[in-house]
Amino acid sequence: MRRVTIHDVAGKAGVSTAAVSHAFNDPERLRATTVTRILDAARELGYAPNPHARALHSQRVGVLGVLFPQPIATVFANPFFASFLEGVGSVTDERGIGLLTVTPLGGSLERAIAAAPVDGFVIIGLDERHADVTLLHKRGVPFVVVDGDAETASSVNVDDEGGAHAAADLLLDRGHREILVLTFHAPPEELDKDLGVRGRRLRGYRRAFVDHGLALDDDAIVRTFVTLAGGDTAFAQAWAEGARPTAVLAASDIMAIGAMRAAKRLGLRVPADLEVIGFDDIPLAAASDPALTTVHQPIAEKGRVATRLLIRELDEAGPRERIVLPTELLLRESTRAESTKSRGLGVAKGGTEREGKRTLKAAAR
Amino acid sequence: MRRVTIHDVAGKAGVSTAAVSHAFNDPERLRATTVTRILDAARELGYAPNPHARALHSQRVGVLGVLFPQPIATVFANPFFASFLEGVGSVTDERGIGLLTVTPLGGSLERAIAAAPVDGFVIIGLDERHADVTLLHKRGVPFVVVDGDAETASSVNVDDEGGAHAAADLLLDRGHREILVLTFHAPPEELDKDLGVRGRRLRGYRRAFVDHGLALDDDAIVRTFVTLAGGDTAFAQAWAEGARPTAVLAASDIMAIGAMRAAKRLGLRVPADLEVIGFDDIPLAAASDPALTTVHQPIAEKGRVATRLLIRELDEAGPRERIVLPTELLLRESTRAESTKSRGLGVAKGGTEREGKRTLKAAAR
DNA sequence: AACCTTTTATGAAAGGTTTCACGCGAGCGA
DNA sequence: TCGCTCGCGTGAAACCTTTCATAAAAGGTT
Repeated sequence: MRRVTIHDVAGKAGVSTAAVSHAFNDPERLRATTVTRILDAARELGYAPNPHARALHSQRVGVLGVLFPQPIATVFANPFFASFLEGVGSVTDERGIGLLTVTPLGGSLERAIAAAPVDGFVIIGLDERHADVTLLHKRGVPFVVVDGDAETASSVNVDDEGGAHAAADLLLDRGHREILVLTFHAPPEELDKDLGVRGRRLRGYRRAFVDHGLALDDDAIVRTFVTLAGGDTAFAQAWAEGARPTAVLAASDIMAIGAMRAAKRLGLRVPADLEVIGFDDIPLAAASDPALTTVHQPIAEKGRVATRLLIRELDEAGPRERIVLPTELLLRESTRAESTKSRGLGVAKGGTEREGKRTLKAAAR
Repeated sequence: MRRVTIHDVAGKAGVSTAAVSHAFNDPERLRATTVTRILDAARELGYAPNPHARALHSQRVGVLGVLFPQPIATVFANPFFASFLEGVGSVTDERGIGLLTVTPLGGSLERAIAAAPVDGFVIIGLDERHADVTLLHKRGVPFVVVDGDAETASSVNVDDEGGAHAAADLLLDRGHREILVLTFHAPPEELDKDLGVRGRRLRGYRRAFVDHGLALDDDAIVRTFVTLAGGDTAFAQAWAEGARPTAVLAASDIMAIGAMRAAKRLGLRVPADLEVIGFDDIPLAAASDPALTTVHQPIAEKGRVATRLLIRELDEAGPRERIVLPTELLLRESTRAESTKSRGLGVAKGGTEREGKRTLKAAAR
C-alpha cells in the first residue's frame, strides 16, 4: 500500500502537481474554484505533503534539536532539564516547530549530530571547544550554546558566580564560620559544562569568603553526585568524620535536599541548627520540607531565550549574542527568617500557594 | 556556502556517487582500498549524508514521535510524563533512534501529525477513536497507544482498576468509613485519556466499597486539578464544608501530596489522624514528608514496552498486542504501619536510600 | 479581428541519496 | 582460445516536493 503522493491528488483533480503544490502553499495564485477542487481531492485521498521531500527541497524541516551530552534517560530523570525543555518547548510550540532531543548515538555525539534531521541545535552543557561542536560549525548548522562559552556562536548563561556569592555572603554575614560546601563531581566523561558551571559557582563562594577576610578551605569542599543520595551521604560522611558545620552551601538543590535529609536523621533541626542554601530552584525546592532557600536561576527562561535566539539566526543571520541572565537568592525556610542582627526562632511558614519569599537580586553580567 | 554532498566526495575520490554510498552503507561490496580512499575524502570534506535525502529515499528517518494531546510546556512540567519519556528514551537511545515530541500545532494535532518527520508514533492519553488518530491509520503510519484503548493498533495499559481497588481495600479493611476520594477534573478539551484512566481508577475504588458491602457516595468524590494546589484546595474546601475524613484516596500522587499539605495546615497528623494513598508513584512520592503510600505503576516501563512494540511493528508487521502491566500498592509513611488487627502508633521511618516498602501486588489483567 | 495585458496553469529542473540492473575486466576451467 | 563466473564499479531511476520560467487562456482595447 503506497503512500498517497501529490501525483495522486493531481490526477484526481485533473491538474498538474505544480497546481496542487500551489493550492497548499500559495492559493492566491490559483483560481478559487481550482483550489477547492484540489483541496477536496486531497482530503478525500487523505493526502499530506511528505515531510522528507519537503525538507529535502526547502532545506528546512521545521525541527530544532536540543543536544545533550548524556543518555536521554538521564536527561528526563533530571528536573533541571525538564524545566529547561519546558522553556525550549514553549517557544517551539508557539512557532509551530518540532522538538527533537538529541543524545549520543552509540556513545558518539558526532553520529547523532550528523543523523539528526534538524534545522539547528540548542546545545546545553557542552562547550564550544568540544570536538563534536566544532564539527557543527564546519557543516554550517546554526546552534546556540547554553551554560557554556562560545566565541563563534551565541550563548546564553546565568550569573552563577553572582548567585553563589550572594548565598555565601548571607551565611557569612550571619556569622557562620563552619560552612560545608557541596559541589559536583567531575562527571565521568570530562564535560566542560560542569567545569564551567561548577567553576563559576565555586568562584562565587570563594569570593564571598575573601570579602569577609576569610578563605574557603579546601577541606570544607565536598564533591559528590548531583542526586538526593549524593547530598545525603556527603553530609553524613562529613559529619561522621567529625565536621560540625552550622550551614551548608550546595551547588545544586537536589544535593541540598539530600543534605537536609541526612541532617534530620542526625537529629539536627533545619534551620535552627543548620542553615542550608541550594542552587537552581528546581520545582522540588519549594515543595521540600522545610522549603529550600536557594539561588534561583531562570531555567525555563534560559531555554526560551536560547530558542528564540536560534530561530532568529535561522531566519536571518544576525549578530552573535552573549546573554547572561540574572540569578536571585530566594529566602525560604531552610534559612532563618531574621536578619544578621537579631537571632530569633521564628520561621515564616510560607503561604499555601506561593511561598512568601524575599529576594536579593544578584548582579547580572 | 553550499553543503557538501555525495557528489563532492565522489569527485574528490574519483569514483561514482554509488560507490560513495556503498562505502558508507555496505563497504563489503567495494575493494578495501577504495573504501578507505572514499572515507578519507569524506572526512576531509566533512561530509555526512543528508538526513532528508536519505529519509526521502528509504522511507525511514530513524525518528519516533511521542504524541501528546497538550502543549509541550505542560508535558515537561509533569513528572509523570518525564518518567514516561525516560522510558521511551531509554529504548530509542539504545537503538540509535531519535525522539521527537509532538504536540498540537496551532491547536491542531492533525497538522502536527502530518508535518512530523517520524517513522511512527507512541500516543499517550489519546484514544484511538480520536479523529486525528484515525487519520494516522489512513496514512499508514504505525502507532502504539498508551493509556487508551485501541482495536486496530497495539496498546499498553496498566491495571488501574486493580491498583485502585487494592488501595481502597486497604483503607476499608482498616475500618475507615469516612474516605475522601480525589479525582481528576475532566480536562478542558474532552480527552478520552482522562475519561479512561479516571474511569478505571474510580471503578476500582467503587468495587472495593461494594466488596465491603458499602457504596462510594458521590458526595465523597471531589474532582479537582492534577496539581499540588488542586489537592490542597480540594481537601481544604471539603474540610471547610464540614467533611471530616479519616482517610484520603487520591487518583494521583500530586493531588495526594497537596491534600497532605492542607491537612498539616489544618493541624492533622498524617498518618495518625489521616491516612493518605496516592496513585502513580512519581519520584516526588518517595521524597515527600511523610513519604507517600501509593499505587505504583511502572511509568517508565510503560514507555519502554510501548516503544519496543512500535519498533517491532516498524521492522515487521507483527500481530497487534494488548499489554496490561501490573500495579502495586506501595506502603510508605502516609499510612500507618500496622495491619488491620493492631492499631499502634509506630510509623516505620524508611531507610535513607531505599524506603522500606512492603508491597501488595494487584492482579494484572 | 488583431493585439496586448493579466491571470491561471504547467513542464521540468533541482534537491541528495540509495539501489537495481547491468557492464567491464580478470581469472579460471575446458 | 572460448566461454563463464566472479569481483568491483557505475548509470540511472526512484523517492516527492517546490519553484522558475514559460505557455496557455482569458479578458480588454483599438
